Amino acid sequence: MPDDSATPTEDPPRFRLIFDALRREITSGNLAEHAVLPSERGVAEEYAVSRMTARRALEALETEGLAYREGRKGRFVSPRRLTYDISQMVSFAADAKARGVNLQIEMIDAGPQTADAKLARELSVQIGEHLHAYTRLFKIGDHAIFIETEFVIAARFPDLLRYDLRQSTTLLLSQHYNTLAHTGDVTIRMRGVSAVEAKLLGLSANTAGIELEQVIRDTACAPFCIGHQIWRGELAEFSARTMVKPES
Amino acid sequence: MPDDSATPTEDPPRFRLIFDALRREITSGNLAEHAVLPSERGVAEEYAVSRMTARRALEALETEGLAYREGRKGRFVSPRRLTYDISQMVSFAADAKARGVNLQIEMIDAGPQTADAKLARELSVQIGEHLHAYTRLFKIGDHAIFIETEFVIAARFPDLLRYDLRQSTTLLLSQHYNTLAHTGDVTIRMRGVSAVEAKLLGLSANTAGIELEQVIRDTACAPFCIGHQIWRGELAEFSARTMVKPES
DNA sequence: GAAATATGCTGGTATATACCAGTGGAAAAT
DNA sequence: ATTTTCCACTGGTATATACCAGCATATTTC
Repeated sequence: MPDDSATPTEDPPRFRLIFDALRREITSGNLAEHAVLPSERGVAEEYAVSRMTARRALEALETEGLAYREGRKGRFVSPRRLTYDISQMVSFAADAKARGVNLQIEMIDAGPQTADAKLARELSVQIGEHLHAYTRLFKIGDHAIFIETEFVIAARFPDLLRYDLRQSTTLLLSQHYNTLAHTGDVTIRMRGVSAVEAKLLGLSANTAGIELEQVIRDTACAPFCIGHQIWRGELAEFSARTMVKPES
Repeated sequence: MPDDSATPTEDPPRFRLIFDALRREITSGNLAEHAVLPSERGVAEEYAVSRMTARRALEALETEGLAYREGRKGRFVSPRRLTYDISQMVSFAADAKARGVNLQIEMIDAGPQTADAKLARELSVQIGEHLHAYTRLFKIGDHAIFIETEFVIAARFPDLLRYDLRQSTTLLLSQHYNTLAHTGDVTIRMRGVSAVEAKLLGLSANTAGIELEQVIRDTACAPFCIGHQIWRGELAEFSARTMVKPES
């Protein structure tokens, strides 16, 4: 059988071709931020493929960070990334305000809590110590960015929960309790979002996001606040300026 | 129709139940690191679902970081995360060695390159300046962790490529060229891996990973090296110790 | 014993179909 | 004019099927 020129195997899979076409639409600017993308059925018909193949192409756009999906409303073009400078130790809220971004903070939950083993260790307090805990959702123009949960030592910040927490808490703690953030330990990792988080962020379950955990210390290097944020993966970008220890 | 108690809608989807079961197997320790997970067809048969549903459950494990997939060999239990302390400014290679980890570095590519607009800006050199570029794959016991590509100014480090680069370059530059890393700018974000990267990391295309970009400066704050790493998302964890600027 | 071959596993791509469940707007009833 | 109802649309879940391509291991052939 000397015939081996036939069926050139058309290497790139179909969903890949569709993905490329849609990506061009987005990166070229034909489709603006938050613009509606064609639906699964729409793509399937347009490119004459099955719905599953169309979905694969659209899902590829999501893992690429180019598109996001909102429940059963449809898919949309992702806005550009936000950068959070973690070495500045300025709260995201204060930074966003300074840059003129239309940041909204939504209270999800707030109340007393007692320290479990992990919290006690990180805050250098006894297990059972009273804490204030609050969860907030950060949005830019109705588009969810990340969820933040913070734990602060209650004894140090009496009546903290009486304040309106829809603002920079770094500022709040410095203005009303004379506590300044001085050093912090930050940890960043990628993980899947939980069902609750997905709901708040407007994501489907089993989506990957970026988690940022931080311990904030005062000028005496005593930890007074620990927090963790879970970001929509396609929006997160963290920058830091590091330096070798001067004493070494 | 007063009957609304029937068909309790069995809320959790089937793939979710299978996912939970498999997750328990992993987190309980029944399945060790790098242990083989049941195949798509195996799961489908065991739980009496279609192969697509079985796959959804297995894919959920992947986005959760609990499993990884290696080409057409099968799926395996992910090893535990590695933590890279970006504020230490110590190379990953040196850190791994200090911790007794069996790190292997594989040369992928090395050669001369000229600075394009972006590289020139970041390295504070003219466009067209000669650079050394090299790409290396970092593994732990045959398991790929991340790919790193670095660009250094050729004039400052003559004959750098003659050395064996399968070691800490931070060390190499300090020992042979008297150049010490002093400060650095780091940026971290999540993004989809390219086809080439996926191949090197042993991942499927359209997987999300974590990218780390850094500019390294010497004691005179002059940049001499820029690099970017792309990590397998489920393995990456970055920690940093930050501090408010002492002068403010 | 070494090299070539065959077989059976794995995931990868793709189609076709079905029904469910939120969402939002248009049409109908008030 | 307002409310309600309905329907068309979205993605979400699920099944069944088919063939392809890489991989490992037996089995055969040399």
